[in-house]
Amino acid sequence: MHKRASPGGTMTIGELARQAGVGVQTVRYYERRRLLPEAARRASGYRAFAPAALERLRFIRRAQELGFTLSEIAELLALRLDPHTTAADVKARAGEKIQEIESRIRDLERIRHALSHLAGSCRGGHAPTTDCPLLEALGSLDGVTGR
Amino acid sequence: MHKRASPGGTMTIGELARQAGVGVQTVRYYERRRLLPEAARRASGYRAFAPAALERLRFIRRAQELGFTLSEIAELLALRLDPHTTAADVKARAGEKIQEIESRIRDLERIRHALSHLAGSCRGGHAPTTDCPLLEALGSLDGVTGR
DNA sequence: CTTGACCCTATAGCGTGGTATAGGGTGTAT
DNA sequence: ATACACCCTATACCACGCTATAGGGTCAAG
Repeated sequence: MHKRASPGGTMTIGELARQAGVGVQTVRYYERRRLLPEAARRASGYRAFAPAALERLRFIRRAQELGFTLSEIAELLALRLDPHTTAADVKARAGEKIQEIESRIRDLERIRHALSHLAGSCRGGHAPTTDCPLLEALGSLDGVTGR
Repeated sequence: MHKRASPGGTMTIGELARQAGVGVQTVRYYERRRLLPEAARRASGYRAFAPAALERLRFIRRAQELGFTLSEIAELLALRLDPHTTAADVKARAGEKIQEIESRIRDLERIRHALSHLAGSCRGGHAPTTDCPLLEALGSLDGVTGR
């Protein structure tokens, strides 16, 4: 069974999804979320995607890996569409996101320290749990403030 | 308007929630999730919480701050209830969670490096975005592999 | 005895990023 | 001509940890 090649350099949703490594439902979802422009249609109603859609999809996935939410990605895309957007604008967005990521890292490190301290207090033996401060400490521990 | 004091050292759900710093809905939610035992009831149907419930609630919140999900907290509580549980069991759980947290930290650091590299490439001037590699790079960047 | 704060259950909704299902049409190889 | 992969829409559902709403009952003070 041959794979159908769509005409005019366009792709079906399935071809696009496969090349981008996402599901077809996901592509339709992104279209609904306005992360992808509304695709042109063939006579049958099938979507016909231009190669630009694949680039757009890869942009989206890459940005997700960089820690942006879909809403933030929509903003980035809007930024790019606006001819008044400057490199400084984009840099500022990235800077905000970096701050956010660093804050999350600090939270996690605080948690890790607290946990390893508690785990370190456990002898790790076969004594009943009352000999392990971890569980008991959870109820009264201070010095670990929530975010 | 005086605050009603519940008899017998018990608390209403509102008193409990206030002391634990959570909402009353949250307390009922935890009860449904079996993180709290089913509370005793007064003749009126009101829940009557023993002081132990407050300790339990604080345990839950502390464990959440330590990065445990509610399901994991339920497991921790079950561990504690089981008389066969040893300090080693608890320590092992904490160790797994530490691994998980360290992996999340590494992910975030990878993302941060990629982002600051891209942001650093932006001159930050008022040139159009085509002069900033960040947006364009997102579409084709290699070397940042997803988790 | 009324007011108002509090309690009850049951159910629905939020935000995030999708995935699944139902019910139907299209495209093409054999 | 029939099978089968693929496409369409619309809607519902998943995990997570709550939060809100509707519609009602309770309790204590003034």
